[in-house]
Amino acid sequence: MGRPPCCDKSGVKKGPWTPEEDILLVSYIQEHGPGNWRSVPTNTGLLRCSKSCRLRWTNYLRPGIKRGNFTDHEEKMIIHLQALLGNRWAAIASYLPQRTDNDIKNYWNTHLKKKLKKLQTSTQPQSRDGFSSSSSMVSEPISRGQWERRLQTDIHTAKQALYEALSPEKLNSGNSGSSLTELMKPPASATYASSTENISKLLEGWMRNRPENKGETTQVSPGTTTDTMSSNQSKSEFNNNGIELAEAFESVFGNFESFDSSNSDLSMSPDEESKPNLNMPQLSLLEKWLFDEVSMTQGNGGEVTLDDEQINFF
DNA sequence: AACTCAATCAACCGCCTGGAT
DNA sequence: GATCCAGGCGGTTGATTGAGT
Repeated sequence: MGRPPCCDKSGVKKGPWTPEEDILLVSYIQEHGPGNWRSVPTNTGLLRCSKSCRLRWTNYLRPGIKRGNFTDHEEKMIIHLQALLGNRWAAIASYLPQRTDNDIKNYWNTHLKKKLKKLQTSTQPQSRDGFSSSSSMVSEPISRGQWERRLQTDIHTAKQALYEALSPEKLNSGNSGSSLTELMKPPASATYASSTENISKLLEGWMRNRPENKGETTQVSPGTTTDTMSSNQSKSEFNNNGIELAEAFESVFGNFESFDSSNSDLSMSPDEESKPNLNMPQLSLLEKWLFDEVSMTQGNGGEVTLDDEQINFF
């Protein structure tokens, strides 16, 4: 037989977490570390499903989480990665360690999808199948085999370009030191959320009125800024390290248009967007973008860099 | 001030995968 | 090898908040 069930559904509390519950959870994780979620409800006395505990921790209580507005840089990375990986939010989130997959997913669904759609409608009329009318996919249908080979080639080229662009040698040369590698590192002091002091601060946070804190770039929980976490850096250090992009989001897509109008196809049908975008023009576009990124990286002192592990991902 | 509608985001649901038995 | 479950993930929902009228 397998393992016993994780939790029976009866008597399991749902809905928003209370400060008391958070404190119980944080205290427990502080002591035992995350993991073995199954035992968390029983050991803490929380009337929550183990899944709910894990989710609460990973999406909310985990130290080093940056909340609030996404920077242009983050936006750009998300768009990059979404084009490359599709809706694999956890994978995308691994490149933005300060952000949770849930946050990124929400941001994509509420902001970026709209932006892309807006941009797409403003730049190019769509054919009925959702592809650009200028796309070779429409004008010159190719066989699946051909298409897959071209896809492989494109992916390989893009990966190669990205690897070259982000290889440590290049990163070190002319890098001002505020590389994404550093940016991506969890805060050095990001041990588990809370000392007793931090827990009390956490509680204090909830006492404040939420609206006052709304809109601040760093917010850990309603009315609780990351100041309450052990990683004060998340507010100051990360924001400072995150190199402000010279170009705004729009200008990024301005680059798209400048590449080749036939490649500025950012269209996504509802079906397409849920999986990696395998439409050829999109990948060529990405490839060009990646190449473009190289020059940007070299030009502005390391805009997008990845560490070895991240590079190996490709 | 009251109401409506849209935007946001925390949390839930259900599926999938890999590991334990 | 088969079965079962925990953990992880992506999609979706619903409560809350803010903007507009």
